[in-house]
Amino acid sequence: MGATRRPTIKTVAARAGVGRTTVSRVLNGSALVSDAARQAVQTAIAELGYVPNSVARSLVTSRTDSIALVIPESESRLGSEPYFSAVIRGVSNGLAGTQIQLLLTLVRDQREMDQLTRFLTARRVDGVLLVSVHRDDPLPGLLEELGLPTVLAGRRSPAEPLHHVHSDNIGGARDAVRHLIERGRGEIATITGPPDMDVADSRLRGWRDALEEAGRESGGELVAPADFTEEGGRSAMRGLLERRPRLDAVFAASDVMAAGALAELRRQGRRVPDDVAVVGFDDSIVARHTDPPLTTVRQPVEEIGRTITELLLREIGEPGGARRHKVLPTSLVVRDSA
Amino acid sequence: MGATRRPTIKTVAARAGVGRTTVSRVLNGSALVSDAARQAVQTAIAELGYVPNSVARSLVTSRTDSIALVIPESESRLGSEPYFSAVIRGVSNGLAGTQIQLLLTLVRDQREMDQLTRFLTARRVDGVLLVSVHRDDPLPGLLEELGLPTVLAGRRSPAEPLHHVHSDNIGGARDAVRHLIERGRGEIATITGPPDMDVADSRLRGWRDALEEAGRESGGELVAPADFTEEGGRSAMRGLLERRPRLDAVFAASDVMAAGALAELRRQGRRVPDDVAVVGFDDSIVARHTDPPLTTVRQPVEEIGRTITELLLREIGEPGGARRHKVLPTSLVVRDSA
DNA sequence: CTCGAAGGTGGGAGCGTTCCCATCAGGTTG
DNA sequence: CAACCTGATGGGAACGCTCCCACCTTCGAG
Repeated sequence: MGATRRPTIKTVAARAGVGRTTVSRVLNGSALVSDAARQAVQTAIAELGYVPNSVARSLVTSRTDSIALVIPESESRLGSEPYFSAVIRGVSNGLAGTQIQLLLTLVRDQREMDQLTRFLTARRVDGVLLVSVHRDDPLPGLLEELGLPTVLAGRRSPAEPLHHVHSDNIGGARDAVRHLIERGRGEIATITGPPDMDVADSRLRGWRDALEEAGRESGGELVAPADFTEEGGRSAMRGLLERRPRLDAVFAASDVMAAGALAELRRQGRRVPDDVAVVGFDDSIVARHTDPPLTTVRQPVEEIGRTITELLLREIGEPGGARRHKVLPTSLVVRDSA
Repeated sequence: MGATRRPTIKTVAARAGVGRTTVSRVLNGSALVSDAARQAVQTAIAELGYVPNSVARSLVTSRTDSIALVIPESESRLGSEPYFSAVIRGVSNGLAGTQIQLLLTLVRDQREMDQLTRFLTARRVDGVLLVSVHRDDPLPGLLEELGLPTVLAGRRSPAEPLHHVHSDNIGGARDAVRHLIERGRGEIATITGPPDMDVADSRLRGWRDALEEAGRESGGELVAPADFTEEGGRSAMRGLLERRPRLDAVFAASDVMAAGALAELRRQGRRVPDDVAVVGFDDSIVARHTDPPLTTVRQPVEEIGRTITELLLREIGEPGGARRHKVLPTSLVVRDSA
C-alpha cells in the first residue's frame, strides 16, 4: 500500500554503516570526517536519491534559506510598471548560485499588511528586500525592531538609517534638464511623482538644481504633482498647459507619466519636440515605443535588484555591520522627444 | 543576557492554564474546546504576542503552505514581457485570503533547473504553477512523476494531460485575421512564435483557419517564424517584405513582435495602416504606445494567473480529481494599426 | 442506580534535522 | 609506561509543533 517514504538521514546512515552525525557532517561539509566515511555516505546518498529535509533543518538552525521581496503597491502599478519585473529579475540574478529561495509578497491592503507582519514576526524568512518605500511606511520600522536583515531599494528620506540602494535620481534629473537647457528650451516644467516618496523629491530636486544653476525660473507654477501613472501624467500636463501655455519643455519623473503627457500634448495639437520637448525617467520599455520615442534617463533597475540582494546576503551572513548604502549611476538616453 | 525567546505553544499553554493540545486545537479551529478554554488561550496569545512557528508545523504536517511559480525563461523575456508581471499579479490575487506564500523561481540554465528539481523532489512546496511551457519541457513530466499538484498556464500540446488554463489563442487569432479580411486586406502574412510552443501553433492555426474559411491563400511563404522578441519581429518582417513585397497586412503573434514589425515597416518607408495593416496579440502596455497604437487581441493574462492559482488550490485541497482545463476568452481591441 | 456515549482535556511520541557531549583509537610526550 | 592530546565517531537531547490515545467528566437511557 503505502508508497515508500522518502529516505531520511537515518536511512542514509544505516546504508552507509555510519551514524547520523557523520552523514550530517558530510552534508554540511565538515572537515572532521574520514575519507572512507565520506565516500560511503556519498554513495549511499546517490543510491537512495536522498534529499535533505530542509524544514527539519530549519527547525533546528532557525534559518529558512529564503528571503522575501516585498512590493507594497496598489495593484495598478505592478504590471503597468516594468520597473518591478526588472527588479525581480535582478534579485533572481543576485540569488543565482545560492540555495536561497525568493518569496514574493505583494501587499495591497491592510489585511495583507497584517498578514505580512505576522509572517515576518514569525521569522519565516532570513531577510527582507523592500521596494518602493514611502516616507511614512511602517514596514521599515517594524523590520528594524524585529532585527530582521533588511535592504531597501530606494529610501524613505535622505537620512535613511537602513541599508539601501538607489539610483542617482538627483543627478539623473539634473542631466535631463541640463539637456533641455542646452537645446535652447526656455520654460521647462516638471511632472513629479507622489510627494511622499523620496524618488519624487529627488527628481524634483534635480530639476530645480539644474534650473537654478542656469539662473532659470523654478517656481511652483512649473511643478505639477502626479502619481507615476499614465493618467496622472496626462492630467498633470493638462494643468501645466492651462497655467503656463507658453512652456516649451517638460521633464516627467517617469516614462509612464511622460507617455501620458505626450498623449495630452497630441490631443491639444502641440507637436513634440517642435513645440514642446519631453524627457522621461526610467528608460522602460514604453520609452522606445512612444510617439515620438522618448528621450529619458536610464536607471539600472536590474542592477538595483542585484545589488540589494548582494547587500542583504552579506548582512545575513554577518549581521550588525555598518549601514551599507549604494548609489547607482544613471545616464541620459537621447531619442526624439527632446 | 539572552534576548527573551519567542513564546512557544508551551508558554501559551502555561499562561492559559491548559495543555499544549488545547492551544493547538484553538489555533487550528477545532470544535472540541470549551468556550472558557478558548477564551483563556486567546487572551494568552494576545498578551504574549504569540505567533505559531510554521516550520515546526510543516515538519509534522508535511505541508508547507507555499506554492512555487516557475518561470522557465531566458532572461531576455521577463521584463520586456509584461506578460509575466500580469500573471504574477493574478497569482497573488488568487492567493489573497489564504495563508499561502508565493515562491518565485526563474529558471535560466541547467544548473538552476537541477536545483529546482532537488527543491521540488524535497517537496518544499505544496504545489507548482508552470508558465510558458515548451513542447518538450522536462518539468511537467517530473512533476507528474512526483505527484506534486501542478497547474500549467498554457499547454505542451492540445492533448495536455495536466491541469491547465490558457486563453483562446486559436479564436483570438481567427478574430484578428477576420478583422483584416473585413477591412479589405488582400495578402495577409503572419509572424509566429517559437515553433516548439503550443501558443505559437494555436495562433498560427487561427490565422490559417480564418484565411481558409475565406478561401484565401495561407501558404508557407506568408509565415515568418520568430521568437516573441522585438528583434525577432523586426527581422521576420524584413524577411516577409523580401519574399512578398506586395503584402498589405501582418498578424503578429505577440505585441512585442508587432512592435518590431512596425519599426521595420517604418524603416522601409511603409505607412501603417495605409500600406500595411498590423495586428498584434496580448494587449500589453506596448500596444497602447506604439506608433500608431496597435490593434491587438486582448487576452486576460491576470485572470489566467488567478485561475491557475484557484485550480491549484483546489487540487492541493483534494488531490487526484479529474483533469481540470479552462479556456479563457479573448477579445479584439481595435486601435489604429489596422 | 448502572452503564455507555460523547464532550473536553492533556501527556507522550514522533516529524528529520543539528549540536553538544561522551567515547574511543592511536599516537606523542615526559 | 602512564598521562595526555587529537581526530573521528555516534547517541541523546532539543527545535516547536500535531496527532494518537487514554483519561475524566457529565448526562441520558435503560
